[in-house]
Amino acid sequence: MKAVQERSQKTRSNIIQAAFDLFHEQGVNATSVDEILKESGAGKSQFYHYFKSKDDLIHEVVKSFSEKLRSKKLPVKYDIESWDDLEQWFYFFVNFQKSVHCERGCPMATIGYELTNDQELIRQDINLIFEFTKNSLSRFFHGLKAKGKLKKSADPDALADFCFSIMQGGMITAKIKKETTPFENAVHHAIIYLKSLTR
Amino acid sequence: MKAVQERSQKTRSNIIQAAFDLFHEQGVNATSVDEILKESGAGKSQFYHYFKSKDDLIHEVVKSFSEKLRSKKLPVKYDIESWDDLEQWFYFFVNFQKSVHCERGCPMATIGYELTNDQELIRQDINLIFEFTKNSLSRFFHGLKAKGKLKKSADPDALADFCFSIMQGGMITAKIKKETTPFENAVHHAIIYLKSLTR
Amino acid sequence: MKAVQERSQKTRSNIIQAAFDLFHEQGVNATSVDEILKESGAGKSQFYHYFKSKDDLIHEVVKSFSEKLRSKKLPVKYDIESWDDLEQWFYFFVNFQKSVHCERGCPMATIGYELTNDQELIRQDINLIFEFTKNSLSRFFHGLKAKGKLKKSADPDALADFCFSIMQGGMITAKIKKETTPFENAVHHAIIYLKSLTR
Amino acid sequence: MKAVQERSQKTRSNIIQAAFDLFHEQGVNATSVDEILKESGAGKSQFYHYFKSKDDLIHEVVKSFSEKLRSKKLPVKYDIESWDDLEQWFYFFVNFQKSVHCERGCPMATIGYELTNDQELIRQDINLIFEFTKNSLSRFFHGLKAKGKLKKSADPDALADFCFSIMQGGMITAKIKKETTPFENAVHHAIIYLKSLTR
DNA sequence: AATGAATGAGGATTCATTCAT
DNA sequence: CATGAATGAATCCTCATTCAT
Repeated sequence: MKAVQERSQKTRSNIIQAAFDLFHEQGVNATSVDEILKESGAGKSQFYHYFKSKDDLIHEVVKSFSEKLRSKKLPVKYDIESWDDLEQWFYFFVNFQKSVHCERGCPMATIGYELTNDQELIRQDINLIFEFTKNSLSRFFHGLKAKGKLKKSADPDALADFCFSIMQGGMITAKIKKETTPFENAVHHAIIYLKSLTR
Repeated sequence: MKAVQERSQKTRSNIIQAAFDLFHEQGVNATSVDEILKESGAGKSQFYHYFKSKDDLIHEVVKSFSEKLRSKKLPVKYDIESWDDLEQWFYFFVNFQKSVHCERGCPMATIGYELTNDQELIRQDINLIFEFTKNSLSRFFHGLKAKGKLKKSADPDALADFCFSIMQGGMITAKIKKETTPFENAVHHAIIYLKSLTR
Repeated sequence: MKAVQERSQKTRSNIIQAAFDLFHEQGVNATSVDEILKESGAGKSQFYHYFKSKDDLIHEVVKSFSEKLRSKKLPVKYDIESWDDLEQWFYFFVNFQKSVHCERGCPMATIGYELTNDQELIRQDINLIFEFTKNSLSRFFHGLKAKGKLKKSADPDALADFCFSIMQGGMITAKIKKETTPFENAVHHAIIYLKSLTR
Repeated sequence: MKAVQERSQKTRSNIIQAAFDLFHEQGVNATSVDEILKESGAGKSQFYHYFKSKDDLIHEVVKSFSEKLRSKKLPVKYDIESWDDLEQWFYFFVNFQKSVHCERGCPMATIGYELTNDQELIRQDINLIFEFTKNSLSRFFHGLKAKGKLKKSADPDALADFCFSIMQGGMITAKIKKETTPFENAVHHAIIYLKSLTR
């Protein structure tokens, strides 16, 4: 009983994992259900046993990513508590691009850029992930401000938006240019600026 | 004779225009050749008269966009000569998102995010456009530097990368969040920072 | 033990009931085993415990209908003993169509019209039901004749066939026309005729 | 040009013809698009070149049947002008059943019985055919009445409904019973009745 | 240059049925 | 007796592309 459930859950999560990777690699629409199934080793119709549709799978892929993020199972910095942590946060993305030879982008942006109007649910899923990520940045700036270490005029949330944009912009730029220098340049100046807001 | 050529060129450019719009709206893979043909009013095999393949069309779409950009037929700021121009450059993108209710992204990033490894040529096309855009920013900062209005430590090219990242990151963020506030926040701080580099 | 059997018999009859309703509503081929199972609340392989195949289920559905008919559990007139009873028999079908807004037909004809050559067994099941129904009509006319109330030339069985055809034809006509007037017209004249045969 | 059109029209009508036959034989849902294509000799995607969907094909099959009926290309009696004609009309259906060993039914009822609520268009198509058929009967009775050969109390339209029901009911009965006797019995009495209305 | 019919591989999805537990 | 995961063929449909005229 338990063994069955474990095995079956494995099939399901294998499909999600394979889908995530393929989506990240080549985009959602370029990835066929068959390809996902082949990659995950699952049989043809297992797919529709576990997922209502390909769109439902996308939804579950994003949800699973969200859960991993929230349960801190991803190698990103979540609890940004120092300037070093913030730099590490930025460089996690830079280094990711280096590690994949700039052949990918942000997995959520990859999915997000292919969204059409009838995929509102998935857009909201991704939105929550963006929000979660932004919040971990916000918290840092709010913390600084609470400690009086930030200029009064600086809005912590706006600074988080600023960081997030730099990161997202850096990711797509690296993917297109096949090099991380522009990304690093942007991050470099972002950090200089942010530090200039301290007092 | 000439009239025929003109008409045919019109067919060709109609296809390119329709393809550009549809790619921008719903992505490349979600757009079928048939859909483009229906939208452009062209007949089925007109397509393969003018284009070798769908990939060739994508290539031509990007090239045509590039040419429009270079011949200044797009409503973006090309010759950034003042801080006002730079702000206008940023706000062009913010306002674009507002005008489309945040339902799109950067057309080139939209295409770029769907690229697979066998579409190297198209990647380079987009790269050139990114480069061209970055250069119009670089020129401004180089100009400032030449006039001694920029801190010595500031690298004009890196500043251009910084601006470009903010823009690209803002575009995808707006698309996902369906609002431009985060984008505007990022731009706001970017400008504050850049101005702080003057002397 | 007994409770278990009762429960399981309930599962079985739930499946049959759900199948009957869905077949009646949307036809046999348009109804999937999964849909029946969902509707009846039974688990996936309960089905193959109780039925050899979908065809076997159809067979059992028809058999169960037959049993209900024979054990007089359906609201039709079985024992037609008077002209009033005969009219009631006809109007039962007219009123059924009214009650379902003419969205169905005779459940057996619905199944029967979808039969292919390899479903001979089911055809015979339905045949028996048609026969049974016809017989309850025949008996009435035979009775009349025995009592000398019917013209000598009138063949009771042929009159039953006549009634049955009117009913079946009225059912499909109502379903297609979404109104019962033609059915009622046919019934009206049928009754006039039949009564004209008395003496 | 013309040859192409002719060939292509042939492909299209081949598909419609094959579909009609298969639908008639085994029902709509039991007939796959692939089967139709195989039977008609058309290639896989020709189907979707000519028809929007399987439902669209059904629609066209019924429409084509309607056109054949209206242009009198079917061996049914259209212009019923005498009692002999009416008998011929009835016996056309009886004989059809004999010719196919009672293995089919009315092609339109076959399609009609499988209809679901989202196929309203097709239901209306069939309705028009039923109406057309009924009208050719109505005209006969109206004609009789005009000539004063029909009892005043007899409503020509209702008599047409009566005939139509007998025919439809006879068709399904023959299909289920695999013999035409009950159908013939019903027709026999119908004709006796109708003739009794003359004066 | 233009038309649109034809091709056939591949897309997502559903089906009846079986199997392991 | 019950559960639901697994199977794989088949379903409807779309795609990019080519061909005949």
